[in-house]
Amino acid sequence: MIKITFPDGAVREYQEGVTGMEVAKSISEGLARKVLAVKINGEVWDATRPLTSDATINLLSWDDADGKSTFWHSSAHLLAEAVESIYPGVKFWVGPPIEKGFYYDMDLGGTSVSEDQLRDIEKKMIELSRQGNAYIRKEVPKAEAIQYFSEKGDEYKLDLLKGLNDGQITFYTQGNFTDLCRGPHIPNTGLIKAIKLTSVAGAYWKGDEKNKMLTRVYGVTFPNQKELDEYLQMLEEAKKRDHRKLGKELGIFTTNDDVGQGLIMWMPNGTVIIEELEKLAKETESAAGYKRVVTPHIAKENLYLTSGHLPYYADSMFPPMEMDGEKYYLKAMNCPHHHKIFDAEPKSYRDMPYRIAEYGTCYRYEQSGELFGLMRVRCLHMNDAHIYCTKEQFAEEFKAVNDMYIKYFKIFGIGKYVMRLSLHDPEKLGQKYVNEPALWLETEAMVRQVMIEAGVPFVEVKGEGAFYGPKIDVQIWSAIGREFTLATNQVDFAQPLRFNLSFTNKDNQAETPLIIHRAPLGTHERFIGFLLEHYAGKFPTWLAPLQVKILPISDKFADYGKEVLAMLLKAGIRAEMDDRNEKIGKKIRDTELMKVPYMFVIGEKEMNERMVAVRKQGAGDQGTKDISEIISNLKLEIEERH
RNA sequence: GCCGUUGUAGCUCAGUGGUAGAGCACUUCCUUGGUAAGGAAGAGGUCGUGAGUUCAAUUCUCAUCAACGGCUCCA
Repeated sequence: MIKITFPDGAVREYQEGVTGMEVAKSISEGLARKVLAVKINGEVWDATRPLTSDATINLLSWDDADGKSTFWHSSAHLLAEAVESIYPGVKFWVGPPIEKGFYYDMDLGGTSVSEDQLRDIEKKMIELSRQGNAYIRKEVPKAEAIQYFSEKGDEYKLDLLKGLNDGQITFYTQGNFTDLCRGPHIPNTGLIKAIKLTSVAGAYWKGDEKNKMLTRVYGVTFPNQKELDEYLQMLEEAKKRDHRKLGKELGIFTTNDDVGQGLIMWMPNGTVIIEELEKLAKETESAAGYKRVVTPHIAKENLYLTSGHLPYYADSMFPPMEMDGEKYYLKAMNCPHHHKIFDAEPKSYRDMPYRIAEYGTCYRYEQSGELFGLMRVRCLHMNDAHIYCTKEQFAEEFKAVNDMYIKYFKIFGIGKYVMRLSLHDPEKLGQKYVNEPALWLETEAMVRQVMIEAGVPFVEVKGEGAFYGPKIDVQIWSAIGREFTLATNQVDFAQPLRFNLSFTNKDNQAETPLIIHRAPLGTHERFIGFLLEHYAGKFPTWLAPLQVKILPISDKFADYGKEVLAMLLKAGIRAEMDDRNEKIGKKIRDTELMKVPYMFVIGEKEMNERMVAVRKQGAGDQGTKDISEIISNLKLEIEERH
């Protein structure tokens, strides 16, 4: 007999060789039906695998993350089985579960898969799932495994086997499909009731662009149709919130083939948002002791040789323009220009910290396939600033920058973010990172220390640093689950040396400053892309391109409407009047769709009483209000950036 | 950059080897209407671009550009 300990601490005795599934059945049949896998001593196992010694057990169902990923991993095998039956001779690489679903990479030997064929594969998967075949685990000696896949001519699985030791190799078989797999799997294919193959894409073998490209099929499965329907519904909702769709609908930005890929043109509505953001940034930075500067969009080659951009990042810059025998580059970053401003006048310790800020326009040659709406573009406007400080001032300055981030996040209601301490990779010194091993370790330790002292939670990631120093990247998630780096706060020990920057210290000695690069609001492009999804296009009043729309019931009230409009404009409120020959319901509908925060409906009653009937976007009729009263309320709301 | 998909009116989309259609938006007229679509008429497209096949191409083929989904990349 063996002792099985349950999560609540209860201990029961079972025959040796009992399976997790049998344990579940001993509690209740209903429970057993839900079991997808079990966690034995903290490790996920097949529910059908015999237990041979005392253990703790956790029964994993669809409600557990490990249950879901086991379910999706098994679904990947079902996909492979279906694909193999339709495309004999297909070779498989790996098929892991992912955050929402799974994929399987395969070599179809030159044939491609269309959307229609995905539907065929889906049908086959459903057919196979109805057979309810068990996933059978088998431990296989390495020699036998090699023989099996050699006979199949499957170089991919043979490659996988190379990395595995004898004694740890297992095969899983369901129906006619056998795969090299560590497992675990759900008990049988019949549990996979609802199947959706979401997309087909190319993926480099082992993620290396020098390798062959395999076909990757993505899918997601559920234990019942209802959850699949809900998932598809959610995808539809996400589509509506996509910043590219909203950006077009709300007249925020546009692009044009004749202008070029990744080059965003901000339309009047988008420009209002930009101006509001810059106003916020200027106020905030001014209060924090920053000065504003303006620098050109281009510079000569030598500047970027000095900065190190050309040796390290030439591929990401637009190629040079030749003029009078000189090469000029579009700037990919503002820092070199800022360094020249720092260096334009001699600095003493009394000038430190020296903080200069600019909404700088940068151009980066992102590869064509990387471009993505507003999130990855080739011309960007960065909320940039550089702080030149002494080593003693560093901690305080760095922390002040982090505080500024948090202040901004509060204003925008950004609750979910992760600070990531990005470090260098010692193996890539001199290639991706400036070759100053000691300085790297020193500054990394400084940043770590500041973060710990500030009590800000963070994760550390190797190989994500900037080429000139470690940094804090802030990852945020848009409302539709898109994750990206918004803000960045970087330490730079390399460029002060390269630019030979210095200040005179108290001992009348030249001393090299440290530089903090920071961009709490990232770029206009990325940030507004984020905000569009974050607010679903319903901007708070202070950011809304149009704040109030005046809706006269009929043209009889247009003159009064003009009076109200003039009052709003005079108060600095962005307002328009809809004097089209339409019914009020139609005007309201159109204004709601444009997500204008306030509507002032005016008719006979309002005109006679010098009032407006206030309607709030998404919230309906708010009743009639005195004009001066509503204007002062609005001004307050805008000023406080609610 | 690589793999795949897509490209028809401002938007969303239908359609065809014999030079195109709907709804919404737009313009005009009727209607003067009280909180999410009043009615009618009209205008609008060399079917992404270039070449090829064909008597004839928006439709078939190739190339190219762009968008989209991924991969790789992301100071």
